[in-house]
Amino acid sequence: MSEGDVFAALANPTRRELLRLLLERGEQPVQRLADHFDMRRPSLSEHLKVLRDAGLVVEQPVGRQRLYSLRPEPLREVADWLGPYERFWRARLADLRDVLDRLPDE
Amino acid sequence: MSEGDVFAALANPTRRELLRLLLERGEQPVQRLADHFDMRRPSLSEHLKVLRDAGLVVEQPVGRQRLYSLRPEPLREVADWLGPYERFWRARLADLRDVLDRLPDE
DNA sequence: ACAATAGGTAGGAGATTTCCTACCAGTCAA
DNA sequence: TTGACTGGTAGGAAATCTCCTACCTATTGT
Repeated sequence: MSEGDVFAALANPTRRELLRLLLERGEQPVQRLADHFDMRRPSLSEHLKVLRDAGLVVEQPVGRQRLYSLRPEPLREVADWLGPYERFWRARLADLRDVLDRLPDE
Repeated sequence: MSEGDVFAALANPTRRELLRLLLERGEQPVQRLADHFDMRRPSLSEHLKVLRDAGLVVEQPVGRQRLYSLRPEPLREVADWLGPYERFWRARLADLRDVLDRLPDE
């Protein structure tokens, strides 16, 4: 299902904004999404295609509209990738806290 | 500090692999990192520059070598961005579980 | 049937990415 | 000091990205 590259899909700010709109407002037709960008509709269509290929959105035709909605599952790949780094930076923060604790009072 | 775009830095598989190597093996000189890629060293240098600009690695000159090490803090931006979507997909999983619970036994 | 609307595809221009081969500067060892 | 080693920069080729205008299909309302 998730054919395209999720990381690459997230690299573009317009695409991240599209995901944010879908998260906040739920299912939206293309025109409604396009209203919030200073960009022609065909460009938006291409961004939506990238998101579709990455499995991050799904479309559902309703009359002459296509309702796009969020499909967050592929983001789990990103979260999983992030996990070990998160553990690493928490360990660093803990170390920092230890150092600060050992400082003489001021 | 984090001048460059973290999301864009993570879009490239070679750069993600570099971060993984630094996470697993700690501080490494460039040549040691380059040994693990089928790529010329100057290209690696450029990838390291992108990671440096994103604040994801720091270099420390030691003799004629430069030791690179991981600086995971900018990844927090990614983790923070991911948060609301993670909540969303957990809610979806919970919904799915509810539906399955209501199914007649088989 | 015809016009208007929604949204995709085609094709292209310009910017950016990603790789390469030189080449350069700094450090170390003989 | 000379030669080898580490790693960066310069410049360029090819691929990819991101935007555009023009155009097409499908659906809806009159």
